[in-house]
Amino acid sequence: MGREEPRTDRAGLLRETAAEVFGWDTLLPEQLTAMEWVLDGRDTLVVMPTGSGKSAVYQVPAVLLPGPVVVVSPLLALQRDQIAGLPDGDRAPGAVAVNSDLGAAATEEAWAAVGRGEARLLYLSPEQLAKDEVLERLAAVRPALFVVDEAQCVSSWGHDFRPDYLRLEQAVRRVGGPPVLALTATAAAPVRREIAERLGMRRPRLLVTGFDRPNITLRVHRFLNEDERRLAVVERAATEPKPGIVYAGTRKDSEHYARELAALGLSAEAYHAGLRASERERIHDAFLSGTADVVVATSAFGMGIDKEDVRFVLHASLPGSLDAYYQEIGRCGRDGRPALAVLHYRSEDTGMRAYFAGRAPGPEALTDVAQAVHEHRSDPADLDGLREDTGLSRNRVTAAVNLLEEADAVATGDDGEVRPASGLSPEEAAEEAARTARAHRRTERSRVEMARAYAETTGCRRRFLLGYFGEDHPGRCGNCDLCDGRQEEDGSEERPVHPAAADYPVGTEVRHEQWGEGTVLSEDQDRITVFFGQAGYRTLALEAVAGHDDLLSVLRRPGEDRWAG
DNA sequence: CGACAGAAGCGTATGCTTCTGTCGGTGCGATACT
Repeated sequence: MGREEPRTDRAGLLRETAAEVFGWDTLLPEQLTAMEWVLDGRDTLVVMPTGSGKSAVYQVPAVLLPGPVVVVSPLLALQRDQIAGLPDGDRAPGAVAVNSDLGAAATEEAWAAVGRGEARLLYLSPEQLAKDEVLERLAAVRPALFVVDEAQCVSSWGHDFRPDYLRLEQAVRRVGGPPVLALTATAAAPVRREIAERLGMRRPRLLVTGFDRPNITLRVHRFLNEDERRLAVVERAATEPKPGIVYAGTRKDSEHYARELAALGLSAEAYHAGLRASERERIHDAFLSGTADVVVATSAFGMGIDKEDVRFVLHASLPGSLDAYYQEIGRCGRDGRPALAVLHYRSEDTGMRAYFAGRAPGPEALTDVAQAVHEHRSDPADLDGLREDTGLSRNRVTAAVNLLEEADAVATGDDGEVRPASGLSPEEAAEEAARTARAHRRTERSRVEMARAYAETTGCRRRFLLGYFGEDHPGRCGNCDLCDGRQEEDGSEERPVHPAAADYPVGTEVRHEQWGEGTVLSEDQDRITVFFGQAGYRTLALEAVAGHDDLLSVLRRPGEDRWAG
């Protein structure tokens, strides 16, 4: 460690910065590796559980990088929490969030702080990055890193709910193309791939830590009758150790269950997006402080809940995907002590989920937007212009343009203006985009089917769930309802393992006669689940495909491509 | 797709069935009001 030696020991520098600026005496090897990639300017996707220090992966480099760090975060409350959690001190990276809460003067001051280098972290929603003014200001300060936190939102919200998530690639390009760092706690292989593609990541490096949470007991109860399900959920929530979370499928149900539990003398609260902001904040705080025993919530509750001692997460209906399910049950047992995740399920639940999965812009909206783009071909309009022309909402226009772009029918320039990109007529362009939308809908619905398949598996639940996330779990876990009482391999009621199972290990790339290329995601006794880019998740019986190369052929064994596994 | 509410039909008072329509989850930002 001679004084004249150039500073090449980046690990040492990162450790020292983490300790001196943030007070973190140790960095996990994964954190360090990801930070080094970031300093090298490599696009990086990090999949690490909540509470394992994902934010550190950009916060520490923010002190060392030559320009400001943009952090895209989905909730303003999360942005506030992040900023409040940063250290003080001379070398600490200042941080600001620019959003609709700020007045004009405060906005100017925030940008000035970024320009002066005082604020090295700039938190923005994806909607902010859809504004020309914001992109121009950002380009001028030359960001050194573009971070997308909670990156699963790209895949789960970008297609309909918050379509600006699918326009981040353009934002990256328009602010000078800095390296991209995407962070998420939960993403199966197809979701990882979609995140990387949609963000335009260039030869990204991938860092995935283990998914298994062995202290969480997994159970599923199937009901034929709605009343019996309600009784079971209430009884379970009432008797299990607290605190806990119950996820309901609708706002109305969340209030129903909260009332029932309150009637039993529990401190239970309903939580959903229909409540006033102050009420939501009160319940959130009550849960974190331990005043509330049980929160009965819709999917609105959870992001940013960092509570160690949650003892159970119950689901009172089928979740929309296993990605969502794993994220939700991952909120219990973070202290490592025993915790419980029970899914209460009826086959009718898939109906509402399938309904939610099919809400992309329809053919009329696509035609209107394609028509408007066509009419403006000599004087192209931006998204606002198209909104005025079509009378559609901003989100609908954005979602329609996203689909038209994906179908290569239109393209957005660096000035934000949308132009025709092919010789297709507006009607043909709309038809192409509608085809793309149908493919998304198929994929979404197949994700619902995967949730149902989890509920109906006869093998080990954990093995199924981990397989979905690309992690092999040899043998039985001994901590799920299907392992109870048969840990000694008696295998009494499960389907027998098909001898060909070993020919299709998780991660195998295959081609199906009808559905095209796909990746084996999991193996469940006598069947395998494959994710097909065109057709979504499909479960295939080994009896039907094994040895039939014309139907299903193996393209590549796992191990060569970590994105697959 | 399915749950649920309310109306209609039945045929003369009440309550049952059938039909029809509506609703169902996630948040940002901008705007209109107190």
